[in-house]
Amino acid sequence: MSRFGRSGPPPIRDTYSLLVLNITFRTTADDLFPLFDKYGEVVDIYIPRDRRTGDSRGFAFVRYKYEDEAQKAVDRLDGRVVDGREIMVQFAKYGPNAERINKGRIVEPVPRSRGRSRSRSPRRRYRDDYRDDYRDRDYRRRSRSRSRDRYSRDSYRERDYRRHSRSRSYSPDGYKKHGRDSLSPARRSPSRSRSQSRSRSYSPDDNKRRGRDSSASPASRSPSRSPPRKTSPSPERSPVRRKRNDDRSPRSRSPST
DNA sequence: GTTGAGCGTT
Repeated sequence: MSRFGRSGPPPIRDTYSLLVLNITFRTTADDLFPLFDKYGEVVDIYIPRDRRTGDSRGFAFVRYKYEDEAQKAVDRLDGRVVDGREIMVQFAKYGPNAERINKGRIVEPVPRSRGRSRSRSPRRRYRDDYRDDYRDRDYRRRSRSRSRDRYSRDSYRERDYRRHSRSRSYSPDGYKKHGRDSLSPARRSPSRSRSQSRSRSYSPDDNKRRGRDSSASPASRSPSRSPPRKTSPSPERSPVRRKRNDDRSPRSRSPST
């Protein structure tokens, strides 16, 4: 959404987009508007936000009406301390539709034949990512924060184990049959996998171990072919049922009712 | 609850 609250983004064909990086996650377009507006005519300001929490991603786009003003803003506001952090202002390289931009102005349409120019960005656009199945996978774009493990790692350990599970599921020798099952990793009781994972370790030997066991005792290890339901040590511990039961009627557990 | 290289629409 634009800071001006229009129906949509204003035409950028006559505007010059500036990329503002290193801004605080609390900085909003309203905070940047007076700063950039002082150096030129700001057409629009847009700050990408997280689709989950809606928090700022740490950067913003400022559109100027004229290049000279945009350039001046870059020279003036680049390195400026905003909200306690030094922001970085520079001309946008890509447009909202992945257009190639020069000095904030579109110079070429979407490059389809050659993506080498954009190869400088190993990351893929999260837009194309979440619309596929961003729900199944965790938000990688925020997962980059490696400094987050300093305050709590156990809480996010589950995400790690999921990654391992996925990695294992995607193993070329992991599933020789149709990969359709891979689409439903939840049916194999992720909770159970976690219990095992916690009991043992995240050692990469897991896949090798499975392969070895599979050769030794395919019947006792086949998770899909022969689910050890009968051999289940505690069938009543089913986390799904228990969880659902607890979720549906947490109060029903009360003896008196 | 947090975080910090980069590129965009709720």
